[in-house]
Amino acid sequence: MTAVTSQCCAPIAREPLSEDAAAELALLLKAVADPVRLRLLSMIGSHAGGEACVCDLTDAFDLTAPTISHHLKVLRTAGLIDGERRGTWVYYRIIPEVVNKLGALFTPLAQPATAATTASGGPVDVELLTV
Amino acid sequence: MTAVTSQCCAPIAREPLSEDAAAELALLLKAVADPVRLRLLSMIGSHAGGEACVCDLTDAFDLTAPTISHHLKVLRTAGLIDGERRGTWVYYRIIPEVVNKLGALFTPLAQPATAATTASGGPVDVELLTV
DNA sequence: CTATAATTTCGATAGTTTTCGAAGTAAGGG
DNA sequence: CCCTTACTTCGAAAACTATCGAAATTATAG
Repeated sequence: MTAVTSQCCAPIAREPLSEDAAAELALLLKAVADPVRLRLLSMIGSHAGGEACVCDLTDAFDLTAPTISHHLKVLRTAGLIDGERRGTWVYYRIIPEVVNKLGALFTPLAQPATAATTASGGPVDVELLTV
Repeated sequence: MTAVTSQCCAPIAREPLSEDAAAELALLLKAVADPVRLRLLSMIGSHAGGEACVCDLTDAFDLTAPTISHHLKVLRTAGLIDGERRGTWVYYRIIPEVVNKLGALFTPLAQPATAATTASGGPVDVELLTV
């Protein structure tokens, strides 16, 4: 095979994803594939200080507190956010490494140098994307 | 406020996503948030020539042809892939612009120069991510 | 034109997800 | 110590999704 290690493709389009890797990534993607959770993630990430109180989040939606709490739990279980109680309020913050992992999947590799390194590593693997 | 336009954040963590933008992006993410569709997308993208015949895809799964066809339709409806019939077979190819759009959402902005440009553009909008 | 092969559509069923209201837990104030 | 506020867990109803088998559609070959 000719070593045409072009930089055209996102990781997902470089090698067929293994069944296990696909299952693991699908869990992460399912967590963000919801309008409410996307907005929650965005509101938390863009909030001053990098963290937001649940009370702020709940007010921004026409949904009940239990529903917001459920969505936050989904994001938390997926490893995308982390919550901490300080006194009366619970504050959530984004875990950027995991968010980056998502982006890396679909973003074209920019440097052929990096491409050459990863090209020798075999099939696209989830650990490869772990920061 | 000091103009600390740092390059720390992915677009999703820069400004709260609007309700409309979140709904539109969730549709796209829902399409890829499935192990079978992730693998289909990956197989199509990494196939020689940039396109794959449905017959190749069907053989790689323990699923029936109608089920594969259903998943391909979901990806097609989301705008992630495009299919073309040539003779007996239908060939699918990735639409890279839309895949990039997904990646851009979660990938940290690298250049502060670009960050300064987008920072003046107002709230994070879907068109901003359209290539 | 008929036969064959590939793909899509249709209808049904099982499983999952979203959402709510009610009840439970935790922290702080009178 | 009880009461209020903030958040989470529980249990259930409604809506959606994945999957299958059977039937319909489309293109090529003879």
